[in-house]
Amino acid sequence: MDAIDRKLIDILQEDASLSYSVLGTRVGLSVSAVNDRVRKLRDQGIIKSYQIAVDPHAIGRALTAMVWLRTDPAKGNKKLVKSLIKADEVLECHHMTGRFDFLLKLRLRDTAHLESFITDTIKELGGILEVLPEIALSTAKETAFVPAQAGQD
Amino acid sequence: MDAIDRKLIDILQEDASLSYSVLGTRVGLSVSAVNDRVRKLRDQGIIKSYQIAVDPHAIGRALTAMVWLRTDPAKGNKKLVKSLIKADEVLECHHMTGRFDFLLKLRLRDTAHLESFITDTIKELGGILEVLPEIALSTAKETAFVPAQAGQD
DNA sequence: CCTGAAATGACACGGAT
DNA sequence: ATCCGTGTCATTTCAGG
Repeated sequence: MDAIDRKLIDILQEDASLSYSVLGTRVGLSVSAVNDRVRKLRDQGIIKSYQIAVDPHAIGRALTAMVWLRTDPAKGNKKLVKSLIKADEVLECHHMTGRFDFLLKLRLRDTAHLESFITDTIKELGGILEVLPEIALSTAKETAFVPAQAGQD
Repeated sequence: MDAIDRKLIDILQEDASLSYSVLGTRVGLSVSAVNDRVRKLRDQGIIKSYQIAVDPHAIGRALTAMVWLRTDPAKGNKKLVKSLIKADEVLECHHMTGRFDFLLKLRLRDTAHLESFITDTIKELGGILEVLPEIALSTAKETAFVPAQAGQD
């Protein structure tokens, strides 16, 4: 991975619909060279997938919530996590440091959906000692973009 | 937006590199019809952009951290937020309910990077009364996929 | 929404630096 | 080893119906 690869990654993170000819002019390479590099980045797993970014509001998931979980230290968490990440409401599930054990990022229709998810799904799992949900009033930034070039400063 | 649009959205969220002919066979439409629908979804802003998903580890940002901020209620938050979201370390910035005011999701090189970001960037902003950083030990799920079809149940 | 044609892009190969 | 040009095929895109 050299500077050109990193530049390609950054460009594609912003707009993956650009053609190889456009990418080529931006990084100063031919279409074939860009093709070679992008294919290698895919093969190496550095580029994991191609996706679209969807407006959550348009598909009826306007509510973002974070839910903290504290689990029973006497029990293992593997089954719990396995069940949690099956739910499409759960976008992220992180095992965290701090007073709680897990942080869930949820995308939901509304507060009623949040309530039912907590009572019907989370609390049904067992082994959970504490649930602390918090709602996003607004989101100033939400991206997955991580500059590949900034790793070099 | 009908059921076919929702199906297209879900397919493209998983793999946006599929051709219109493949999409067509999956939803039972011709290439042109798929083209028409996808273009409309783009024009309407429902499909916001095309992106690649990058392995954070490969570009030197292996550490995920969540940072809670409590701000001075006497001051406005607009400038603070505006400065925060400029930083490429900040993937997300949510205005939250609960004891804290903001939740930041950060992607960093290592704990040294986290420390410098807190001391040199966050605390320099002013108007911040409390900073509580927490680190992700592991991440069991991290996606942006929100099923468009599930909005219908 | 479909068919069909034209333009564009992707991709593999061979050769050169 | 990477890059470039060419050729071929797939894909996109836009008519017209």
